[in-house]
Amino acid sequence: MRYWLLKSEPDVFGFADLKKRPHQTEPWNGIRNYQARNFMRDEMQVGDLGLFYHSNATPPGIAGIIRISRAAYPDDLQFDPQSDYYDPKSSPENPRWLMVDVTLEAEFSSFITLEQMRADPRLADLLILRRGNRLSITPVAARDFKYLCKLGGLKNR
DNA sequence: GCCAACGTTGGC
DNA sequence: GCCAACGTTGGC
Repeated sequence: MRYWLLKSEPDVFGFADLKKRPHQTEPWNGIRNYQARNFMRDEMQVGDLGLFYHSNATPPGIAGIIRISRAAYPDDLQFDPQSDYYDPKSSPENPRWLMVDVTLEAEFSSFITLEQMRADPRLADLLILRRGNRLSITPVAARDFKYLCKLGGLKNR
């Protein structure tokens, strides 16, 4: 079992939107970066847990945790010419982009801000805090995940 | 809106 | 396969 951090812009799709979805489940689509795609394809498994990070937000930070509920499969937006995520070089026979399904696992009672994380020396290894990191899906060490859950107000994670 | 830091593209 | 130009990300 692995742990991840997944970024989303709450103006587009935030934790509050996930709460309202049927079965609190949603395809994590629109990933158009090879490294992030490869994480989904090669390393993500059903049951893995992820931190739901709000980027381009006020404030940016982590709202809660999600569970990977379906393994990687083709992102349908890549075939839709009307979509911002359309990729004319991809085809259903040979899809280039993948998505996973995520399901709400728990909401943090205390939102963890980016500022709070930057100020915490225990989180020095968190990839999201490294200079220039823009990857929308990053692996998280188990101890960091558990520590963040504690900061977020969840017990026994 | 700025801009640093990346990733991608495409000519050669 | 190099690398300049361009596009994107995302905090501030």
